[in-house]
Amino acid sequence: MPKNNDFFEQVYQVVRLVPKGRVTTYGAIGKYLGSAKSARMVGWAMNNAHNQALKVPAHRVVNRNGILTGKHHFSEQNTMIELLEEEGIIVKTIKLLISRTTFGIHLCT
DNA sequence: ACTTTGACTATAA
DNA sequence: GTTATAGCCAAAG
Repeated sequence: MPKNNDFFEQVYQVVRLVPKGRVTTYGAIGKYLGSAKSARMVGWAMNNAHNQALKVPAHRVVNRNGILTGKHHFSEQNTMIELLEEEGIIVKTIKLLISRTTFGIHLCT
């Protein structure tokens, strides 16, 4: 019987909450979950996200600089950039979004 | 048990 | 503006 409150599950849940057209950062997620979490933990959890059956919009999760650090972890056919552009987001816009809100995910909810 | 590594971030030079 | 360093916490070797 697996636990419901796994750290991974929490991270995935938060990422799924991110609305279309909006992005968040690893640090924001970590802070949202609690002080015990750090940005590295979020990224580490995302590494397992690919194993999750539930769809996780990892392409909406970027680093603090607005760079898609996990693009190499995505399928070569659909890169994060393409997915984001498909939603009307450009990398520059991502930077603006992050600049405007210190913790994007907080303002999202 | 110790060392290395990682989809990060903040601060300093 | 970039590059360097430290802090972060957990998994894997």
